[in-house]
Amino acid sequence: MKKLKPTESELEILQVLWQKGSATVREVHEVLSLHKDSGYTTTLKLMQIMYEKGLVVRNDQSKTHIYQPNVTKENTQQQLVGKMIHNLFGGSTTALVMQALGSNKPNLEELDAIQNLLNDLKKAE
Amino acid sequence: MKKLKPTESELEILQVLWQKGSATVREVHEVLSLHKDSGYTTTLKLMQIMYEKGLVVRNDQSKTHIYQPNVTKENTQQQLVGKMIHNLFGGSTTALVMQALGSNKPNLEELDAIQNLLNDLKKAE
DNA sequence: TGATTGGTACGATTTTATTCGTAAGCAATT
DNA sequence: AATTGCTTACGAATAAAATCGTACCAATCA
Repeated sequence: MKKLKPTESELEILQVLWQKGSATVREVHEVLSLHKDSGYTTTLKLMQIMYEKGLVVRNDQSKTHIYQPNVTKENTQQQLVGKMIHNLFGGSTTALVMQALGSNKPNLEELDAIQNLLNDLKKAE
Repeated sequence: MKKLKPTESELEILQVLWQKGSATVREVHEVLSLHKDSGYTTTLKLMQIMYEKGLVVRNDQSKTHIYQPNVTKENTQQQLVGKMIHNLFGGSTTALVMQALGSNKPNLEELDAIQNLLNDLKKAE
């Protein structure tokens, strides 16, 4: 039941589950279909593998199983972002942040939200 | 000669090349050996593949070829950060930035640097 | 009842990435 | 000249991820 690092496809599925809270294979597949064109059984198989890995749990009382994430979005994000900072940005969070902001500018509202966070961090210094 | 997305191993090699500017297979391999234990020919093969993909260029005038990166660190970072934003943050740059700042707090100086960038972005709005 | 529908299971295949073994060339050393 | 050492080239094995075909079961429908 050890939780391994999710692959790229598994992340796509987790995102749907995080957003919906819980979902059937069909529901997940519907969402993925919007921007991918693999078949239903592919999604099914992936979710079965994720179940074996412990990335999701499922309720199989009824014929149609209902899946839920078994890792939190926050933990997963933290884990992968941390790795990227270390691997690609020489350990500098700032470098990553500036890269992200520089190449994909958020709107005013979001900029404000980030500034507020920065101010809080400064106060806590 | 189209440049495909670097794989994880290729990224490790690119990092060495970015840092050194140019290097032989042996030099790259020495660095990788510090935290990996695959053989020399593995590194060689990877670099040959990277050459075919156009990720690196090489000078083969002398028997020992000299490799250089053919993609910039900045572009690559941008590409991979973008992918992460898509895969893990539902497309929100802000979400990534706040995650990064929240779980790995930069020092005062860096906070200032980020704030300056934010101010610039706001002005450009 | 028999056909259709919608679901799971799962082996097999395909694709992609990684690893290595081995051959062959060249140059320096013995 | 033979041996050693370092190099590239490259086919092939292995591993990991993604995809699909098909079997099979339940429930519903005509």
